[in-house]
Amino acid sequence: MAERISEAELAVMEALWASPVPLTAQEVHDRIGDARDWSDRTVKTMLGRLLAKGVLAHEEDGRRYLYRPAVKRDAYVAGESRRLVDRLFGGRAAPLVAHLAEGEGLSPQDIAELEALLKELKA
Amino acid sequence: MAERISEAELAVMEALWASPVPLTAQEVHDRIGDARDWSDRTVKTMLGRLLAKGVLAHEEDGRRYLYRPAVKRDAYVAGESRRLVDRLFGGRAAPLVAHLAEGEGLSPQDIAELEALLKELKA
DNA sequence: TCATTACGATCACAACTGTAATCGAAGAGG
DNA sequence: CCTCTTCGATTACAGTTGTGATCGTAATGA
Repeated sequence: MAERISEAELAVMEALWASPVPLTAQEVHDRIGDARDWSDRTVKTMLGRLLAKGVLAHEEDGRRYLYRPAVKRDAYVAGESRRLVDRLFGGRAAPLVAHLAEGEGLSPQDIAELEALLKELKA
Repeated sequence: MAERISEAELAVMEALWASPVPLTAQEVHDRIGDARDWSDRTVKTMLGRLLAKGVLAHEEDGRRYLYRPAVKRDAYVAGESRRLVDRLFGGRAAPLVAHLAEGEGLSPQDIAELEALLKELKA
C-alpha cells in the first residue's frame, strides 16, 4: 500500500476526490480540462497507472469503467505532510510554520485559524 | 534557478549544508555513510548532477574539487514547504497544521512552540 | 452488413532518478 | 620511468513520470 502518487496523477485524483460519484474517463478529462491541457489519452494513461498502483478502483459500466478513489484524500494528505515534516524539519511541525511565516506565507486569517486550532488542541 | 533536488540528492545537500567548510567528494561520502549505503561512485554522480543543476558550487583544490552549497537550506526548505501547502491545502497553512495534529503529529512541545510563534507574529 | 466510433490495453519515448561501472589523465610509490 | 591509485567525466541501465499514439474489439449508425 501507500504507493506514491505523482504530481500529474494528483490532478486526476483531485478530480475523483471532488466527485461524490464514480466518473468515467471522459468525465475525468472534462473536469481536469481547465487546469491541465491534456489529451484524453493522457488522462487514460494516468487512470491506468493509478489503478495499477491500487489507489483507484474501477467498476464496469457496460463497456466502460467508472473510476473511484481507493484511498481517502485525508489519508494521502496526512501522509505527504508527514513526509515533508520528517524530511525537512526533523519531524517537528513548529519550524515548518515558522518557515511559512517568514516567507509571507501566512495570512492574518491563517494566523487566526491556527490560534483557534491550538486552543482546541489544548482543551 | 530553483532546480528541483531529488530525494537522494537531498542527502548530499544535507551533508554539505551541515558543514561550515567546503568538502571533497570523499568527505561527503564519509558523512553520508551512516544514513545511506552508497558507493563512492554514487556520491560522485549526485555531486555532478547537483553541480549541473546549479545548486552546488565547486572550487578546485589541486586535482580535486571542494563542494559547497550554492543555495541556502532555508531557501530550499521554504520553497518545498510552500509547494506542499499550495498543492495540497490551497496555499493555506492552517489546514496543514490541522492534519498534522490529527495524525498525532504534534507533540505538546510543538504546540507550545507554535503558540509562542503565533504570539510573535501578532506583535 | 460495413465503416466509424468509443473504449480499455499496450506501446512509445524522452527526461529524471537511483545506483553504479568505465575511461582517461594526473599524482604517488617504487 | 613505470605502475598503481585517485579524480572528475562519461556512460549504463532499469524504474518512474509526463505526454501521448496505436491496436484490437465492441457498439453504433447508415
